Amino acid sequence: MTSLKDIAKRAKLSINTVSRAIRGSGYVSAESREKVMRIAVELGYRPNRAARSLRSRKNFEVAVISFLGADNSSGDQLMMEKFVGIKRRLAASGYEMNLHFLDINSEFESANLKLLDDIAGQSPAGIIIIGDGELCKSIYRLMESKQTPVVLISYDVIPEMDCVYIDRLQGVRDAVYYLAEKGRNKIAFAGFHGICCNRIRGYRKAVKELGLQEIIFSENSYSGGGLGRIFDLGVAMSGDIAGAKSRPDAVIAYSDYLAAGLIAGFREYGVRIPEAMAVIGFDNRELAAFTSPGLTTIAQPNFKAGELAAEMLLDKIIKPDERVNAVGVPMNLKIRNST
Amino acid sequence: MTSLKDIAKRAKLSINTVSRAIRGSGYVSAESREKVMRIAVELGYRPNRAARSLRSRKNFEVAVISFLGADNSSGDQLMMEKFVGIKRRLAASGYEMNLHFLDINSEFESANLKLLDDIAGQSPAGIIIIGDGELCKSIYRLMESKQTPVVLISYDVIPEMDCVYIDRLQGVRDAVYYLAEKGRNKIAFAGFHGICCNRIRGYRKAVKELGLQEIIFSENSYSGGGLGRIFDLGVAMSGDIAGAKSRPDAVIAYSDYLAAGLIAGFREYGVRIPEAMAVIGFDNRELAAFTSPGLTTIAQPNFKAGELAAEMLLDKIIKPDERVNAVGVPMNLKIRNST
DNA sequence: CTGTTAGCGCCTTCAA
DNA sequence: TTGAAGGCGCTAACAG
Repeated sequence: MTSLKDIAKRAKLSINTVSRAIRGSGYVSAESREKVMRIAVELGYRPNRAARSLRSRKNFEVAVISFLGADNSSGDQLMMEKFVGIKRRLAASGYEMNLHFLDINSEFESANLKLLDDIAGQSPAGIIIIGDGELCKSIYRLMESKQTPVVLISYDVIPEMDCVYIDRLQGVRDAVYYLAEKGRNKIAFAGFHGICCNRIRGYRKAVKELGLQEIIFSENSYSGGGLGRIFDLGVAMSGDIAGAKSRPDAVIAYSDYLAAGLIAGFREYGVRIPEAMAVIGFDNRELAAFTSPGLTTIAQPNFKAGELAAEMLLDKIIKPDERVNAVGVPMNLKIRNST
Repeated sequence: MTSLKDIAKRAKLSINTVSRAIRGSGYVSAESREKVMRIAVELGYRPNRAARSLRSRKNFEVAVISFLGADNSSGDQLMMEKFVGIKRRLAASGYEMNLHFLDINSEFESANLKLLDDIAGQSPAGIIIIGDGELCKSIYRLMESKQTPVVLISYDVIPEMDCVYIDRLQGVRDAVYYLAEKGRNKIAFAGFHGICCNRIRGYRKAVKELGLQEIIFSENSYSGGGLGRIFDLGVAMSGDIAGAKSRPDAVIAYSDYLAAGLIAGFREYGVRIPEAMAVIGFDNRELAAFTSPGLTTIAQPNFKAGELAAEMLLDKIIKPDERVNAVGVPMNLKIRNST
């Protein structure tokens, strides 16, 4: 490992001058700088992160906190893309990404609390939390109280917190407009009470603006049971929709899983897709490419969201006393054959 | 941040004694040790990783190298579980996990080479590479030549390299036995030439052992086109299988995507599943839960593989001149309704 | 068993 | 514009 010392020796300069040249801070003559840089490249110099952190009392690590769902449902593909976005942006600024997985099943008090303590103990330069929900918010407050910059990746504006939010409201609204332009005029929304509020708000907003009828199919609650269960509920729901007095000609489902169930169900009932019924899903999960017909869906801009969150965090790290803000990332319609 | 110094002051001991007590190395009287530990907890002491690394010239970071496929196909769910396994095991030993994503599309020479250089420049304590393939092997050799311990997570034994391999041969073999026990006696394998060798070997081995007929349906090549393409090939292949002179009563597909295509195709041809045809997929991807009927599949033990790889790497870090070895992780049949 | 001494590589302060 | 000195928190040698 070549160090500043090695470069200094070769350049016949003091370690200090070399250090300044490399960091580009303070006065260094153009001549010295050029010489230092050349030798640094020759020797393949790499600043020693440990030494730099130790001395500057700063850490160049960003902790990312994510959650492992019941059947690993919560994360996977969507999360991975966020990681990649975060990683790429951080790497560009010389920061490391340190991933942490909280187990949403274990009681917050024990294992997770210990993990959070460990994370704080590393005193990272900043923290990105993937998710909203009470747990995320309380972690946010906890970390903020320790003077650590935090950013949330959420699904809606979170008051008083810095976040990058994936704009579900806008996503669903756009989908309604898209269907309307395609000539559909009885556009329904299918979901569950309580767990898809911003999506329903987007739907309501759009149908109101367009002067369309509001048709919502909604189970009173969804109480776990895994992904397959949501699919089954979709199959069941398709019966209600197909048999409705005034049958819709399009449905937007709150998730791809539900949409996949709807498609399977409609097939049983002989409702042709997309002719008699357009179906739109939500999230653009892998299975959306495998329904038949392929599922048009409102896709999450995960990579982008990750990048922006990292960007926002880096800003906060540099200027810690900036005011609170929220940045929305638009969702995009991924069009397949179900519409 | 409380440091050893703070503890030393309180305990009226030298910094060094405190250090030894905390690390549990060297001689410390039981009394001193107990006192130190108590105060450390009281003060919420956390060793400063930067200082430790700097002084001991060791890095407590493990780099994990993974690959982003064409349409992000390669990774996602399966990769995520490996990450979690690796992370958990490393964290238990006080190591950090540092994720890196290589873009399989960009030319190895440019972006990836730079990234590899960066990784090596961090001088991590060790490296885990997720994947086999020539690129992985050359990275392995590159890193090994820099004296950095490396472990591969692969799908087969790799000669001369340390790896944890997910035992596809055994997985397929088990699946054949399972089908045979269920009374099937014309068990086919569906895949592509060249890209599923160890799976075919497992199939061949099993049918030979059981004295069954070998029936392989195989496209000559698969030349990209994304996941949907594999699904379509499955649909097409189902025609060949359904129309075969001596029609099989079971098929093992080389991937869940292909199996999903087969199921969709068989439905069109009126081949009832599982009565007339049992179908088994490979990997237990998310979509396996959403075919109808649900797909029985040979599941990857990703979490386990991740844990073992981390374990093996930690061993190598501690004793760098151990001999080469390979550890297999068995695959398990996830049984659903397609068999 | 314990304390002293001497850095690891870098950055900050201050003097030249 | 440059250099010398000091120290971040910790560990490794060695001396008590």
